Amino acid sequence: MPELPEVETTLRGLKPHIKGQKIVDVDIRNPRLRWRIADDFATHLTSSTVESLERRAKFIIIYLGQGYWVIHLGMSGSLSFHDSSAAYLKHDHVIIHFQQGYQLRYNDPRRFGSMVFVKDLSTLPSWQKLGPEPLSDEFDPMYLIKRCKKTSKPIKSMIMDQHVVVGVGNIYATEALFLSNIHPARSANTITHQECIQLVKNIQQCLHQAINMGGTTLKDFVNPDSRSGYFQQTLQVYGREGKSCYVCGSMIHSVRLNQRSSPFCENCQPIND
DNA sequence: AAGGATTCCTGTTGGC
DNA sequence: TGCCAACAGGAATCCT
Repeated sequence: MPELPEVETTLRGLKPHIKGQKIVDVDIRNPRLRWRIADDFATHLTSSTVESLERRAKFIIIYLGQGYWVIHLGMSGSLSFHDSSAAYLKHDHVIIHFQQGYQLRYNDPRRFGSMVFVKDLSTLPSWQKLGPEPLSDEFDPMYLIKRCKKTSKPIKSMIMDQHVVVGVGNIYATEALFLSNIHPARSANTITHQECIQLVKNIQQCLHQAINMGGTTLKDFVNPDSRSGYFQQTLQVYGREGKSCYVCGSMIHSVRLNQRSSPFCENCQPIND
């Protein structure tokens, strides 16, 4: 499921192919994504040229001169290039035709993703409230501990909260907490300064490493050139409930926090400390 | 105000 | 073997 590294990987795969390219047509085969694609979406994109691309949080932002094409991959969204003669796959919902003849297709089985055109990014809901980028200098131990002191919410909920820090989803939150020897359910206000230093370092390390490995492919994540990621090979605890810890051999358990599975090693990540 | 539950969706998996 | 329930999860929105 796309988190920051998968979105970054998608962006990097997209950029060399579509930067400077002109969109000549847009087919919306199914507008019912997380939010219904607006009726004038295709009109705004058609005849536009891609001027630049960037990532903010888990959004891909494509600047078209007169506004922004914003894509969120949700849980199962992916973008890929195809020849116009290639048969459509199930769940190919949006087709962008470029002047040079190829198509960019948005495929999303669960339809948790979204796609909008906005003239001004600040009109996106919650855009203004997004927390700092995890790989920026703004996200440092002092910042995190300040946010943690104010709440007894589980630390895992904190680092997955986009208002606290963006881009960290279930996989990377789980892995970073394991590497930091912090139980996912620990109250944020019990996290020490030393632990915060470790946690920030490990979040950044996980994200950097995953980007370098092309993301995590659990089921079907592929970059726009159809290449899988391989960070899943380095996962320490995510998806390993009932198996033994690579570090100490103890059983990996799991708790549910905010309706998501939160695996941890009871020996490496004790709740009381 | 803060925080927990609900909601959207389909493919996969486990139990009987 | 087939059927159905449970599960996976990002994040807005609706409660309390």
